[in-house]
Amino acid sequence: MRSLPSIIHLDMDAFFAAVEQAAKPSLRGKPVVVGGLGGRGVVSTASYEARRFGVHSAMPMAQARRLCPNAAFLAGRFEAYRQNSEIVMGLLRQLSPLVQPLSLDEAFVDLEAGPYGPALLEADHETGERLVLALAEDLRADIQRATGLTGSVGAAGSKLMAKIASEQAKPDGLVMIEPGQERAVLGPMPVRALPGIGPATEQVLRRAGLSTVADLAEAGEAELVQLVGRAHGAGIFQMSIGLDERPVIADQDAKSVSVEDTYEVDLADRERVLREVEALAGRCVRRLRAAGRSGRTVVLKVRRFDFSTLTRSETLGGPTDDEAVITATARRLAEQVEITGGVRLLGVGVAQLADYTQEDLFAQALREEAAEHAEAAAEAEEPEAEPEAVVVRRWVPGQDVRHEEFGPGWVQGSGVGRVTVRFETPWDGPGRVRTFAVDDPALEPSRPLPLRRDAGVDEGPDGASEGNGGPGEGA
DNA sequence: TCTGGGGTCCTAGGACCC
DNA sequence: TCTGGGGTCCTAGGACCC
Repeated sequence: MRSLPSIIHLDMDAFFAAVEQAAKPSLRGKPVVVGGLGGRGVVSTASYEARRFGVHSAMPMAQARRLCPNAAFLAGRFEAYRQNSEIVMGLLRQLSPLVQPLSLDEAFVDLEAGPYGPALLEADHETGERLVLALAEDLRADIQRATGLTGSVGAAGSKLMAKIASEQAKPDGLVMIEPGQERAVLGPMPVRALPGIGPATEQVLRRAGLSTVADLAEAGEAELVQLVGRAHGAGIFQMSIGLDERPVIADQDAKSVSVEDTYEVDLADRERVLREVEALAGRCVRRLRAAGRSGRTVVLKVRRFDFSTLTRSETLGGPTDDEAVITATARRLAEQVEITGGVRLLGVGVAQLADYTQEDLFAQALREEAAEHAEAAAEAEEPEAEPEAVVVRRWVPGQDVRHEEFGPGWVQGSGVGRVTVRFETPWDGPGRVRTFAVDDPALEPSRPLPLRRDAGVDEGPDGASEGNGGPGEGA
């Protein structure tokens, strides 16, 4: 524990929905819901306007539509979220090299390890705390300037308390919890306020008569271990008395990579299941290789019609990133699972990751063989498309598009052969709506625009860099 | 129109080894 | 020989987080 509140936790406010509102001026001040738009989708993030109607994360989309029918329902645009996340994380790294991202929109920073560390360590109590508050406010202002988005910051002497503080600061605020005040702040809170206590643990604790954090502290470690197990019980007890010595850790390598899909309609047929598993394995391998990693354990995940979920795994002799090996393993696992009644979700993952190392000759040979197989399989699976076959493009609400004549815009909706587009950019006022045929050749998918006109997002060749404030670009 | 997708960590039993 | 004990790996499942 530190006597100085030099650990900060940043949590962006309703991040995905806020990016959408920043990118789409017509949605500012309105309820926006981002998530899966299919029949089995759930809410990823709801804007504060939508939350007033009771919409929240993880809620089935169908329920959100009933609660707030007038909201804008948008599919996620992860490229845009990633771009803005990188801008924010970059600002955090100016404060310290010790930045621990927890997700695209959340991170811990250890200020003592950064350029202000020496000043903080030398300062007296009050000066130190004033410096932390000033740094945090500057950070929030910098984030606003760079992205137009707001974030909330908690500052405290530990990760636990910094996270509790940022929660209290939401939205668009800053809260510092002074070292020494931990137990006073935590005591009256419901046990659910502690990270790591979810619905199941809450129930167990409630049945034992423990509902506040102070109750946990009073119960003592032995009773908590009895109730919820060794590691969890010990951890919960430490937190309940405000103790948390976990360091901020930067640059953690991923420990697994996985890909999964929930199907609109349950899969009933084995051959179809096997084909989907192979496709998922292919996507998983692509991600694995893009990350420059290889793995030893292949995991298959199956969620059945009744939501019961099972995993089957196989550990190989050594790490691999070979598509044929991973696909064959996933397939073998899938052949052994009972699918009677139907399957709603399939997933393929790779764990026990290692950094990619030089292949040995055996793997090399296998890979060459695999390449042949993959080629053959591709030919067998996808017979020549009909020469005149029309590829019907799918337009998804929220999607970035560009029209030859009207410029950049986004898909508001589509149906019965039409697609409705609103033409606006992050830098102007609300734009106009126009409707096109879904196969209008003048309309094409495009990439996210930066939220700030002058903030160049140095991405690929097209789309994103349009209007990036080159010389001579007027207001 | 009930329940996403990508992760992390922990537990528990059996195999296997010393 | 009616039965050890600890460590590690593998597998499966579950809780939790964003």
